[in-house]
Amino acid sequence: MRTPALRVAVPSPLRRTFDYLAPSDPPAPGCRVRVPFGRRSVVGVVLECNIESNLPAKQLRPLEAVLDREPLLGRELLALLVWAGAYYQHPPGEVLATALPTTLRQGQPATASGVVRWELTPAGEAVEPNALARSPRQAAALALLREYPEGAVAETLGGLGGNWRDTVRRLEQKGWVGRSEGSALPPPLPNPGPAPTPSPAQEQAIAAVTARLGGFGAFLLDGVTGSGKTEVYLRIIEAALTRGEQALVLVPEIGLTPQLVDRFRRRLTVPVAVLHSGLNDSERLNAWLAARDGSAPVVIGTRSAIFTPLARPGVILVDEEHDTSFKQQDGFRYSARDLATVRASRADIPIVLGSATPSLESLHNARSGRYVHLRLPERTGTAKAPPIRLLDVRARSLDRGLSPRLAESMEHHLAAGGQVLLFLNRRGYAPALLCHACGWSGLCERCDMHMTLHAGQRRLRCHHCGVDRPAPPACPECGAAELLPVGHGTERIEEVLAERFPDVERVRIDRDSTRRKGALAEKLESARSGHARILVGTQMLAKGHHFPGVTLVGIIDADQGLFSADFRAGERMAQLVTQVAGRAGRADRPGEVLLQTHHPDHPLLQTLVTAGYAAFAEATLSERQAAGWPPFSHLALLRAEAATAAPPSTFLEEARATAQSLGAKGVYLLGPVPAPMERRAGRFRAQLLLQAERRTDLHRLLNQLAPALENLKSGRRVRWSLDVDPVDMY
DNA sequence: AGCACGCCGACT
DNA sequence: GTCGGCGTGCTC
Repeated sequence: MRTPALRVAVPSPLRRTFDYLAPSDPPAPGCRVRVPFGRRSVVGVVLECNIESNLPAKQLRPLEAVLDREPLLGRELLALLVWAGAYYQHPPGEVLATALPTTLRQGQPATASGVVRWELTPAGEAVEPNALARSPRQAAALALLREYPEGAVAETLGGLGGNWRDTVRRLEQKGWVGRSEGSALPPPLPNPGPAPTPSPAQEQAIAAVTARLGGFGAFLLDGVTGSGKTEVYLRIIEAALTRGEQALVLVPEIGLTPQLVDRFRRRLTVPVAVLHSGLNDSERLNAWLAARDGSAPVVIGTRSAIFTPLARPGVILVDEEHDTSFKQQDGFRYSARDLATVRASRADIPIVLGSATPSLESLHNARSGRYVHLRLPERTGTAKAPPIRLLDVRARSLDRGLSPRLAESMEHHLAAGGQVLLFLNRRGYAPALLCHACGWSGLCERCDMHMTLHAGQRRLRCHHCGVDRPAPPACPECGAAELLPVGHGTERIEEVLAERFPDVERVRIDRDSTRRKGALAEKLESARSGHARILVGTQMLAKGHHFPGVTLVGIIDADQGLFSADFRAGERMAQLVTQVAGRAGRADRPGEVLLQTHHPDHPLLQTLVTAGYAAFAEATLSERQAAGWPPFSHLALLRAEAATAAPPSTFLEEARATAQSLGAKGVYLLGPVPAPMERRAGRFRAQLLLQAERRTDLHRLLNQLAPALENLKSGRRVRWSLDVDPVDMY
């Protein structure tokens, strides 16, 4: 008779699980346990119980404590996490840790806490309105509480102003108000009225998905900006809610704005749990628990929300599915979008991937029949998407990046009362500072890159490592006084606008100008209200927000996307250009989009502007197929970095040899080569690319290679990581 | 990752 | 003479 054991995922970077002696009443999979680990005590999650360990019984140690009576994570979610750890070759303990809110990771009890609600007691409800005629503040508090039968939180009562806590305390002493502590979902907002009537295309999309509720189905909702994707989401969610099921909505980091959440709260009239990076530990725990126990019928969150437990999963929606923020770029490098389809399939529920500019991966899946392709071809109302016109700026005299044609066009639109949006995906004043006399060029001492000049604060900053120092008044090498800013950023564009349009109100929206808390909201409001007539910005401006008064969009420079080492650069450029272009025009005012370029004949650019994103995607997919890039092959990237150049390449050479000795059938090993930016933040980086036509070949190798790499002694001299399905190649 | 053990340089 | 540098090994 063997000793019964438990298999536990322990927080450690080791790619394996650990077995412990099972107590007589063993905890179920998904429960947390406190276990001895080496000389420490840690919180782990039970993956399996009633197993027979391969280890001799005397090597098994007993648990220190069982922390949950009921599993924190259900079987389905637990299985998904284990699967994800294996797929992305990441240690199971760390995978489980990313799925849990911090307090639970630390072993705290899984109970909502920290949020107090005040509500009327039956005695309080019975109070005559004029009983408090001589205490207006108490009367006001009582009246407010009457409007919140499910209890008001501090934030709500704060609207009373002053010493509202004293006022409420007096009411408590009279026995008219009681308090409770618990989950803190804000109540739904008042519904503003009837919902818009869906267009026939919207109707079709809604019907296609809702018909599949209760079973798996993958849908690509491909709809241009303004075609009403959100309305389709809302109707699908309503249908799931009617069935008593929950909806999980994933949005890109930048897309989770208060306006979006407001819109959901107003339309759905049920509590909406929101999960994003701005929450504190107890807020996050509360939202997580509300999703788990089903008291939040709708859960909306960024990347990591894909791991939220759901009591009654009904449908998953991924908005702006092409957005790269769904892929985690360090540690556990998972794709929330891809895991969403896996989760939906395992939970037997539909998934909807929505975008105006779908990723080539998703378009490929739609083409091959794995996804149902739903199209919303037109804008709602009568607004037509404006065409993009190329402005050939070769041999033109540009005034700090601005061509005379674009400036002229701006004048027209401003004179006609329109707003102008200028897009440039580069912040700062100039991406380099050059000494005309000796050639000094402000290289970052820790990266193989130029430092960006920020003229406003007179500083040089490296956008890759964050180094920040005063801009030298003269050349530090030769002392020449004349230093030349090279290239243009948003700051510089703003400068030329100040000269050319001195009387026109401007707003700049990029990471620098919105660092202060509340600054982004302020600037967006100024843009939306029409107070600012010229909007200058980076992709912050391109994503999500709509500015109805914009009639001209000027794209200052998108040429970098045409000639990059990264095979995905073209796709990114097209998505960004299309998204920005979508900001222009509305029903009563036709918009105009001008794109400055030095390569007006570039075939992909031509396809994009003459035939649109769909045609661009088709052409790019053909190129990918010819070159054997994803989605026609599958990649894994082994990265290594160290303080000197040699150890990474030594490690990767050994890794390559190890892979070859394992057979590597069907897998090409490309490299090792230095990373496109070899030195970053003072560290030398190199990489080995693994490419396979068939996923199974790639994973057969990875499953053997990853554990083997842990035993390579050269691996101790570097920091290495394995990125399955990488989206960024540098 | 932690944490401990172990064997060689500059210090109160 | 020790404090401490980080190489190496281990975690059920």
